[in-house]
Amino acid sequence: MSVRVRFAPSPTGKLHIGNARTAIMNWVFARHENGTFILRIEDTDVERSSEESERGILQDLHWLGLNWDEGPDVGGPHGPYRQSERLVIYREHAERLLQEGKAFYCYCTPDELEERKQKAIAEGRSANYDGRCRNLTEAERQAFEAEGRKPVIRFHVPEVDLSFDDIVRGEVTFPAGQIGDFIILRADGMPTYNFACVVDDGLMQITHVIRGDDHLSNTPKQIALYQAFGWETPHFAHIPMILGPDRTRLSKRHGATSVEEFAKHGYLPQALINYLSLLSWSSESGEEILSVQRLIDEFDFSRVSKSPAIFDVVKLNWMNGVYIRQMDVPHLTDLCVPYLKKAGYKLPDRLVLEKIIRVVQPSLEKLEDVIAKSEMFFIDESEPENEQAVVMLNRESTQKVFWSFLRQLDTIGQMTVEQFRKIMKVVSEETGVMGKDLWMPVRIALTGKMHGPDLPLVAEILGKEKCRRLIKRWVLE
RNA sequence: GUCCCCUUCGUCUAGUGGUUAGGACUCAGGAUUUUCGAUCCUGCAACAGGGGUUCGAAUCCCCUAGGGGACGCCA
Repeated sequence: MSVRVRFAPSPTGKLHIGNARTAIMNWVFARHENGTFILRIEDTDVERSSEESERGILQDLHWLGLNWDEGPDVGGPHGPYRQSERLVIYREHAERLLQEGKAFYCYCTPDELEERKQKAIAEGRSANYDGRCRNLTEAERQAFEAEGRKPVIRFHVPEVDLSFDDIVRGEVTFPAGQIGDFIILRADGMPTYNFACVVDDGLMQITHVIRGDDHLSNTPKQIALYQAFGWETPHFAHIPMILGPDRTRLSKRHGATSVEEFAKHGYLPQALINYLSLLSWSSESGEEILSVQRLIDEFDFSRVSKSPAIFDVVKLNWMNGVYIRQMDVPHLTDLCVPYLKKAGYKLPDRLVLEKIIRVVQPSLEKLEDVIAKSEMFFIDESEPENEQAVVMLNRESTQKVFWSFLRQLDTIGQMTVEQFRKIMKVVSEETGVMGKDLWMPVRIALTGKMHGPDLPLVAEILGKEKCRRLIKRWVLE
């Protein structure tokens, strides 16, 4: 049977890095197996779901380069792919369990439930649902209805051990009686996660459920449901979660956590996919820079680890830099333009622009870094970045160097890398100043910075007249 | 509290009874260079603890500790 997997986000916010990793694993596995990758929107939480979130998630998925074979926007033979459009299906399936005596109406209010739960915990008993409404008589039901109570439908969980063979965890067993009768249909008729998930996965003929291991303890509930329906259970693969540096679930307070934010800062989708893939998975080759195609070719569940991984933005930065350095200049230029425009820089013609990008390319970790790294080419004059730079400019030898430099400038035509080197050589001979004492003042005058790209390259881009102006500025009359 | 899961350098990981416990990021040092970066080289740094099993355990078993997750009319 051909592999069918799904990514089922709930549209209650941005696409989170952890969810993105789950999506990537599903997608990579599907492509590796020549299977089908399905996108399903789990919007049963009316309060928190929004169309805007759904659009954002689809956009982020596209940005990552993931494509799906079936989904809300592309359709497919098992639709609809939005849970809010499948309510009759859930209703029908809940009715069926009701008729077969595998589910029951429960009239307990949230307050009553909470109170009994607290009491149970205080007395050292299980915090699970206590089965209060499991065997209501018709009269009792009528009484509750008369009170105006709206019932939920609960699934009667059989008292048996539930175990399954998780692809990454191995055999996992939950002892009988550990799972309370859980709600499958809320009072407002909306299905709950565990129910909708099973109905959909069953009907959509999902063969492998690949998801974060925070769902591990949901799995026995879902298996009980599969068994109640008489459906074959899919294979489960619970992948470890991604944690923040403090070893807790990655959240906003750990900094950027949404794909959108990473995109905004100028991370490359290939780099993000590559990095995320390496969290809890490794290539047999031991290599770390892996193209999407290699990820697909080499993916194997046996190489997925069981322990959670901490998200390390420093390593992501390094990897993103590797991808930036590998990129050809025209392409990188295209990607940098929006950032430069946003910074308000007046862009020169394409040829010069590509020269600038080529020069700063090795120093970029993220695309947004281009703003700071290329500033010197876009502003009229850069102020010395610190006191030490000012001191350098005011040295006695510096004046000699600058005078000599300006004289030599008149002897050349256009400023080029070669001409600049030649000038510096002559200046050195003329003044006797060399090394750092020679180069640093010139660098500071031209760029304001004590560090930066190879100076001849900078000078060529700046051009003869701008070099003259910038040097002249520091010459004492 | 109950149940489930996890535990190798600071971080990501390799490792499936016999290895000087390997690699990557970070960091430090060196080479190169006018500087930073990039690049190359070198180095620092780990089997959570305790019991077993075994000639031999990072690898198998048990216990403890720590961490995570579930116990929602969230997903």
